[in-house]
Amino acid sequence: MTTQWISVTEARKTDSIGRTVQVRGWVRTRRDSKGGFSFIEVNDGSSFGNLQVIADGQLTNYEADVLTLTVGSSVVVEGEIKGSTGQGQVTEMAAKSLRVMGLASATDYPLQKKQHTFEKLREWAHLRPRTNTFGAVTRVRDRLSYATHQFFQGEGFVIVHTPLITASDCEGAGQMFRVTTLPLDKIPMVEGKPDVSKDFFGKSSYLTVSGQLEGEAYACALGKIYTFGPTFRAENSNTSRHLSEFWMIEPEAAFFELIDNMQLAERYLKFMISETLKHCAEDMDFFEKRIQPGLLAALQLVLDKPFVHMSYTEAVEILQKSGEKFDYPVAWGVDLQSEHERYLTEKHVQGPVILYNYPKDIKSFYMRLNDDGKTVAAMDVLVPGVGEIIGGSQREERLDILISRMEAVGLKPEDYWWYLDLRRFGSVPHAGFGLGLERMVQYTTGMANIRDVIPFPRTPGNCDF
RNA sequence: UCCCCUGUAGCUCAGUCGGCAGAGCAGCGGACUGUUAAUCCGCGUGUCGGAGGUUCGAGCCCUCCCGGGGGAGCCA
Repeated sequence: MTTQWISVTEARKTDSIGRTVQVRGWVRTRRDSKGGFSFIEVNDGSSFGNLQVIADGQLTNYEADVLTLTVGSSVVVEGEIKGSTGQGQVTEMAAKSLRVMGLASATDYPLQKKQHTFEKLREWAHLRPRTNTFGAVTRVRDRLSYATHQFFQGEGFVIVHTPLITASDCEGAGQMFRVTTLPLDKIPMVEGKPDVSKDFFGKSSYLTVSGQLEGEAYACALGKIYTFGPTFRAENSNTSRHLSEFWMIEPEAAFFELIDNMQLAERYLKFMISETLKHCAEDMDFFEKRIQPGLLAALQLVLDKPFVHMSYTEAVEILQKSGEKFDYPVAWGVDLQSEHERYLTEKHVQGPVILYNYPKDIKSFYMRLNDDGKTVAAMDVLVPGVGEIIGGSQREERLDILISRMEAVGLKPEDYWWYLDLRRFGSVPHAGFGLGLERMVQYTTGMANIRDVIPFPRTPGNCDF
């Protein structure tokens, strides 16, 4: 009879005491005891903590394998789970056998039994998931993703897979990556320009910067929908908050007005945080202790308090009366700078704040014009440390106003014929927003750089791995 | 794209006024009756990011290039 293979997580539970089981994973550290036996910490990624394996000197391969076992090596161990007499773990395994699957050369394996800088670990992006920090980040990211589906499914939203390739070159959210099969060394030309009619789709095509417009089409049929997928921005952004390829969640709901949108965003953020605190307690304790002290209390506060709602106009007044010295002056009609947003969320509110009703000239054409004729029904959710985590709006559902807004910003309505059709046939008020998953992971874990919350970050000049 | 900082051993860093390249950790060898980043003793480590220049002499000063980081803008 073969021994049952269980996870390290399970082996660490007191329920497992007395069971003889098998565990498979990677060696995090080995400590040789004076008594002629060794402690081996095995991690299999199922949890933050390791299983301490006691490898007795009586093992037939003790000298040959155990004493030469190196950090990073993969092992299969069998033995009985016992209560641990030492500090620091509840259970441990008394190994009856230990099999080495693959050694990691002690001199060549980059990861050492010490802290590495995150910058150095980015050079080893294929190995960094084996570290405490990246294991924890990955599990939290997983939980946030799962919680996203739980939340929207629970609220009756339907997932919609919007296209990643689009022919619309003006979705309005920045530079796009061109998608082409034209040969770069001999591009067919017509009248001095590339002949895009010879390209794969017979026209120019790009990677999407947002699934919103297509999402609106489905919301105006299914009612409540959400998308969850990768998004691409070819901006030359070099910051700790921007990626060229990132994951975005975009709910869109028919018959939702701005206030419904804001309440949805608040319920969603709170649900994700509470699920993560509940299911990733060990990982979150690590972030609290080693990455950002005070993190858990701050997140708990988010759950306990209703979000502060503040109109753009109110925000400008608060900033002007703050007495704070800003590098950029605050004036109504000008977009808020990072320093302004930081002041509002980190000092004035000390938690998430929803700003809404922005001047129409600094926002996108599709946002619904308010009755004052000066502002649009936009909303941004700002959080301490990260800044804008959600951007959304109620959409303009009135055909004539939408067309005049498009013309005002120089867009050709005929290019958006299908988007305008949604207003021609059975138009309804509707609203939605986009949440950057990586920014949510940053906010939840306290990780300072967005490149450290996605497995293989793509940024300008960096497409390794 | 702009501003600032930075690049020295496998890793983290020090290197004074321009004068023989040096610590900790990791690694390797040894010691040690249950360890928790184990501890103690011993040993070795180099294209000083690259190319020019100044100088009797450059890790250090100058120019250009490359990489990394932080901030700003754009936004999720």
